[in-house]
Amino acid sequence: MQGQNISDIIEKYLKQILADSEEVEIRRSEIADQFDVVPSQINYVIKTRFTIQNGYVVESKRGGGGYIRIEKVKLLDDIDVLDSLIQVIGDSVSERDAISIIGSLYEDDVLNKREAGLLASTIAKSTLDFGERRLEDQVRAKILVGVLNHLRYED
Amino acid sequence: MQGQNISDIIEKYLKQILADSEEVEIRRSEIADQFDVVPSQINYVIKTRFTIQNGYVVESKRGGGGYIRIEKVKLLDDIDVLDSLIQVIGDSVSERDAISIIGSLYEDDVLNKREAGLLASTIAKSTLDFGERRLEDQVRAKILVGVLNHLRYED
DNA sequence: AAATCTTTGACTAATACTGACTATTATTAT
DNA sequence: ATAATAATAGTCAGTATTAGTCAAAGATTT
Repeated sequence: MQGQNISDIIEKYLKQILADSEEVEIRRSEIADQFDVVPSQINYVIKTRFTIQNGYVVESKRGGGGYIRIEKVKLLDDIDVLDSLIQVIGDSVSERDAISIIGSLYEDDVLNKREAGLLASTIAKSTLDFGERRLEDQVRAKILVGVLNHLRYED
Repeated sequence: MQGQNISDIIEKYLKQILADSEEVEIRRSEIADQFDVVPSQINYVIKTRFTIQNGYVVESKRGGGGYIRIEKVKLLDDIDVLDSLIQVIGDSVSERDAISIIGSLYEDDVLNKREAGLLASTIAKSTLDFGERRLEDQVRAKILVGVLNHLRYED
């Protein structure tokens, strides 16, 4: 039974709340005060323990009335497929390959026809017309990876 | 759970009225008095929450009998609205504005929740993380315009 | 000893709020 | 008519209030 450092304790505290409710909303400085740590440690706890891989989505707002909200989401079953697709894409992908990836997601019923069409429009050559092929392919990779990461969970 | 700051509360108040009627017309000083804020904060609320990206058009008049009128519009139904939206996007758009636009399309029933979520993932800051803000905003603009054009000619 | 994880704080970024000053329109006085 | 005054809204820059980043220092594990 290790895990007595303050980050683990804060993690436990937040997860206890999340055991009862779908989400938890905090004011960063309040939690920091409560556990007597600097505010940025809250960011550390979130970054290391409330990742999307663990099934958490985090939103925040700065300024007056600011907050950090952690939401527990249901992870999908076929995460391995997404992971391997992300690996295949790497940091650069052609329009042709991207279209075929979207097509296979459609074949696998991960996306329906309209969703596939929408996503195709985001990665189309005509949409991403920087006059620079290398950049275009890199941008397309980022978009696809972003989508695949989103598909890890349901809303 | 959120909505702690007074701007959010004023926003909510105005949108509540707009839920029933096509438009709302206010006297700036009255609303400012009602919520105990300085008049210019009403401008702040409008400028940050009732933009064309959010699906609102605002008109006003100064002098005696002056007013501020907020009208809800549908982004895709009206060519002029769509044109001014694309003009506002230009070749660069922030994540916040892009999210607003996608949210407006959802409210207009152009997109369902899942589609909006997918598109949001394509333009998210976390997705388009070149370490260069200018490029990030430019890419986002291209993606959004690509999607808007796709939606315009979808059927 | 090296590698990894945790803690800290200085600096940055985003959002909200305020008030002095400006601009516009309507009304009243001359 | 024209000018002065009143009654509105707009702008902008400064301050306040939050959260985020990052690298260095410290602690723990391997």
